[in-house]
Amino acid sequence: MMGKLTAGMIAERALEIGDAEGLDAVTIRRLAADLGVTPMALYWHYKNKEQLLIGMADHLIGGFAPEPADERPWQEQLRDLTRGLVRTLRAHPCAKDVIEQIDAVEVPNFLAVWDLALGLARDAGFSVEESCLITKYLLQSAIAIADAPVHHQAGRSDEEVARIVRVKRLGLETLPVERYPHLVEMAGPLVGAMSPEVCDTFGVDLVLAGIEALAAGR
Amino acid sequence: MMGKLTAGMIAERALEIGDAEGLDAVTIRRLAADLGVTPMALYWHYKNKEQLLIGMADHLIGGFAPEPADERPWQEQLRDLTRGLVRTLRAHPCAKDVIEQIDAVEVPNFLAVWDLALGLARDAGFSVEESCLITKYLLQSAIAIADAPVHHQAGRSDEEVARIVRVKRLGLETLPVERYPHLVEMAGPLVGAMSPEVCDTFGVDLVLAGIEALAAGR
DNA sequence: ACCTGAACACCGTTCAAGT
DNA sequence: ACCTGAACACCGTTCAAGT
Repeated sequence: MMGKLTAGMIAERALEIGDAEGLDAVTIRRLAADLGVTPMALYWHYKNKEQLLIGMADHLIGGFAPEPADERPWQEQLRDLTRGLVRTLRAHPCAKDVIEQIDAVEVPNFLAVWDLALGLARDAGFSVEESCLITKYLLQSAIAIADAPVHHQAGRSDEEVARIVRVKRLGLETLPVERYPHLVEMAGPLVGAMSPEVCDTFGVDLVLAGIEALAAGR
Repeated sequence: MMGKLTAGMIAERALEIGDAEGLDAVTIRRLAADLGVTPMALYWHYKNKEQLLIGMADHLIGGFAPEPADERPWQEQLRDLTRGLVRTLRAHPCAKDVIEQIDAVEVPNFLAVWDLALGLARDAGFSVEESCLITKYLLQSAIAIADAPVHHQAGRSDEEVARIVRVKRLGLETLPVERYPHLVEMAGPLVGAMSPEVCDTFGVDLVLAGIEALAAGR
């Protein structure tokens, strides 16, 4: 009805649904209904659902276009890259789930980030194999840092989310305190939202500090 | 036919299928058929599929029973814990996928590991919020380090796996070398298996070094 | 307590056909 | 080139019923 359907439109709408209601809600049929089209129409633009998920990831990472490598020290560049990744992931509640379901190699926009990170790791003096491990570690760590503790898996209202968090906290608080002293004590912070400052500074520092420490030993 | 069905047996068989053929192959119906039982029989032992996945994770982590906190320095204890996690995860090809699909809070055996890690982080001098982030980071990092580059998602023979790896490597090698110089150069190591020594030493060092460096600043 | 049988509402996907 | 319609093989799950 309103202009032609494009792969980009589909990926965008899929991300909206995923962010708002959880990735499980992103169904070929549901997505097609939202777009006012037949489920089969999507198969013209994406070969199958896996390709759609790759399209979503590509669109997601596309919003984070890191600067190409320059002459600054690698530490600084790697820090910018990590910070950018964390920020991008945190902007999309379903980012974690999307990335987990696909192979990064298939995501064009991710390849640029990956290549940049690999180059910086090499600059730091790490071997080829070590650099491979570091870049995987970097992505996983960014996910750990960006991941909100509340699963948005079922697009609930704020009240529903608050209820789920309360139930979870209670579940931890009522654990046997002699066996799980720390879980009981930290139940609140564990299930609650992480403060953005801690994420962006402490979290990024944590990742970078490890890499820098090992680089110093090379 | 051969003794009663138990929740443990079900989780065990599910893990076997998951490790051999990928988690997608773990289906209520398929699992029931393997156990010589009706699909509905499983619903007596697990309320739904989510609970079954939690059971799988619990059984998986159960194989890794870390020593309770003792008087050794926290660095040493945290290192042992990380190494144990990595080893356990690497022993089960589907571990990553199982853990990603569930909430760690629901997995009893994981709570013990988590509590231990939280206590060690507190010992290191980190704040409550920082300790929460560190423990999440620890799990994600262990996953990154343990994760085999070859997805076992479709229980293929070794020859099939080798073919997939070759195709993937070729995909990277044929990328425009001026845009992705490092991906093209490191295509082999990127898609190939990581050597166990690098995983167990360099990988664990990487995670620990970051934590230790930040602890020194506390 | 433990399991079966039939049925329901949903998937992703193929294939032929329309324009 | 782009989309529809009908059909297929598969899910997880409920519910009543059996022993």
